[in-house]
Amino acid sequence: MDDRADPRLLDAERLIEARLGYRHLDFDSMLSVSNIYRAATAVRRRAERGVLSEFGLSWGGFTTLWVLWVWGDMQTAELADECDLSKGTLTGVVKTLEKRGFVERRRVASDRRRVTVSLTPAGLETIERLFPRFNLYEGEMVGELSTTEKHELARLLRRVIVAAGEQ
Amino acid sequence: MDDRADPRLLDAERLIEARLGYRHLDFDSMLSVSNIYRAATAVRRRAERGVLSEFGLSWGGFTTLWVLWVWGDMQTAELADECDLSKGTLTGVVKTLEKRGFVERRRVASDRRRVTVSLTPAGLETIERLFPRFNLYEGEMVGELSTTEKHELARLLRRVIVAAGEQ
DNA sequence: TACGATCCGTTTGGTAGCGAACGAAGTCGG
DNA sequence: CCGACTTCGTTCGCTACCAAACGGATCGTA
Repeated sequence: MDDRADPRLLDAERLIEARLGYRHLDFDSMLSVSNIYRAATAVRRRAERGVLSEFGLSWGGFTTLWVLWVWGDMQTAELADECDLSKGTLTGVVKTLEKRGFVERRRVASDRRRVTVSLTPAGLETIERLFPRFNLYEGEMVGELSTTEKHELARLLRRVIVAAGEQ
Repeated sequence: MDDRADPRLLDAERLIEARLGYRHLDFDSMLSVSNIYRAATAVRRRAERGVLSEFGLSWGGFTTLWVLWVWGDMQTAELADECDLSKGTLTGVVKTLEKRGFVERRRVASDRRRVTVSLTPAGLETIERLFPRFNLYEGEMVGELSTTEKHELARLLRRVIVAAGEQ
């Protein structure tokens, strides 16, 4: 395994193996999972401290804006699903976005239980300006990888998502 | 690219590309990053709803217990670093663990600003019993992947962690 | 057309997470 | 010693996040 890029990370992992090695554990799976989580945290933190803070947005708020931008107006349940949030959490995130003037909610006339969320002009302008910059960050964070490796990474992760998703 | 396992995921990604494709965006990086985040959420959620809830532990609480188990007693700052949490957050997590009787904190005599956190017997017993089961979950979640693929996944993620970590 | 079951989004109560401000404890130059 | 600076962990204010409970709206069925 070639790992010139990050000797310290690997060293720590080797030490853990040495400490637990007498047990019957699945170290390969352990290291895959823990690195998924660490990578996600690093990526999120970097984005929030960088671009997102300039726009006064959390990761969740950004995701919501982004989904509305790509897919258009949406009802709460579908939006929560697409943003990968519980509907309770989404209520809060949308509330914050509303306060910032980025989205608005409207009761659906034909079914008054439902609520449609949509971007305001300010929200649209924001995500149009923000996303290209966010995308640059993304590029930096996986910039070490070749195109093939990016595809491979995404492919492997998709399989994890599916496997972890089914109970 | 071979993706029989998850046609729906890929379809959504293709649709996004179709909608934003006229822009100059780095889709490969975008899909890598968003899949990292989705995978981490899926993994965490699954673990919390499964094993961890049985033991009354959050992901952060589990991580803290695990680090103390592997590395032994630790002072707060180092523990926060190892758990990848801010020191403020760690104070809260440790407080919860203390309430559950899993850890205890002790002021350091030689430097009374510092605090050492250590596992109680109950905490030790818990993590010894919990971790093998947690590890089974990890195995299931990446069980679709071959050993080589797990190594490849971990390797690619390590490079992302490093790249995202440097500001 | 009435009523039980179901389906919505919101609220509630809890933990987690961050950055910044804080106070106590230690350090160091003079 | 002693004051200024630094280094700890904690606290504070805020957002995020979840599951479960809730209450209004709708639907199915007779």
